[in-house]
Amino acid sequence: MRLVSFNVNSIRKRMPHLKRFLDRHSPDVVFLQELKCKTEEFPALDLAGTGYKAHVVGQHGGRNGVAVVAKIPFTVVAEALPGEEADAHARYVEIETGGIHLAGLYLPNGNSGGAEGYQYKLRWMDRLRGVAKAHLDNFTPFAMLGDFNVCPTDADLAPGALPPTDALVRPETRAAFRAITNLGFTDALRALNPGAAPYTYWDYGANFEVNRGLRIDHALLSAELAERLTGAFVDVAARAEEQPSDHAPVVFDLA
DNA sequence: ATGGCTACAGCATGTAGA
Repeated sequence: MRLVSFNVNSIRKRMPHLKRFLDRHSPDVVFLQELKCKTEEFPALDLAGTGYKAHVVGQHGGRNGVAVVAKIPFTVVAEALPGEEADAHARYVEIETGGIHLAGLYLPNGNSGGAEGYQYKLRWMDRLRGVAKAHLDNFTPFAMLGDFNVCPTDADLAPGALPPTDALVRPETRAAFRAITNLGFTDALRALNPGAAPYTYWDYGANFEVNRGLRIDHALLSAELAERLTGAFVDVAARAEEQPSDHAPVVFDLA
C-alpha cells in the first residue's frame, strides 16, 4: 500500500502537478493539504477517468483545506479533530480502509496571530495526541500523514533556515511532537534515513537550488504499520517542476 | 529574520505561509 502526503499550496494551481504525480507513482492514498479553496471549488472533474476519488474538506476564505484522494475504497470517519467545536479550520480528515485508520492533517503554522496563534498550534497538537492515544488504546492500526509544521530536530532544517524562535522549531513545539511520537509512533522517513532524513519543503526563491530546506511533512506510524514499512522517499522531482508547490510529495510504502 | 516569493480576497494592499 502506497501512502502519500502532499501540501499543494492551492489545489486549483496544482491539479496538473498532482495528476502528473499520480501518473508517476500510482499511490493508493494521497492526503492533500493547503487546498486554499472551498469544498465545492475543488477541481474534482480533473480526476474523472483517473480511477481516483476525492473527499474534500475545504474552507472559506482561501486558507487551509485538506482532502484525501484514493484509488482504493475508503470510509470517512472524521472531518475535524474533537474538541474546540467552533473550530472552523479545515485541517483534519480521517479515513478507514481495510481495518486501518489513516489521518491526513495540516497542523497550524503558529507564526501568525501572536501568542494566541502559537497557543492554538500547541492546543491543536494536544488534541491530535488525544486522538492518537485513543487509537493505540483501542489497538487500531493508525497512521498520521501531513504537513506537521514541525522540524523535529536540528537535523531537520538547513543551518540558518529558520531562527530559533520560529514556531516550527521552538522547544515547546518539539516537545509537543515528541509527546505524540513517544506514545509509540514511528517517524517513517526518519526511520529509513537514520543519519539525515531528506527535506520536504523549500521556501520559494533560491532555496531549492542550494537545498536550503526543512523536513516538516511526516508520516507517523503505529507499531503494526511501522512493521510493514518497506520504503519512503521525497518526490524531489515535483519540487523542480514549473510553478511548483513549495512542498514536495512524500511517499510511504507499506507491505 | 524575512518576504527578496507565492497565493488569496478583492481591487489596494493586507494576511498568511514557514
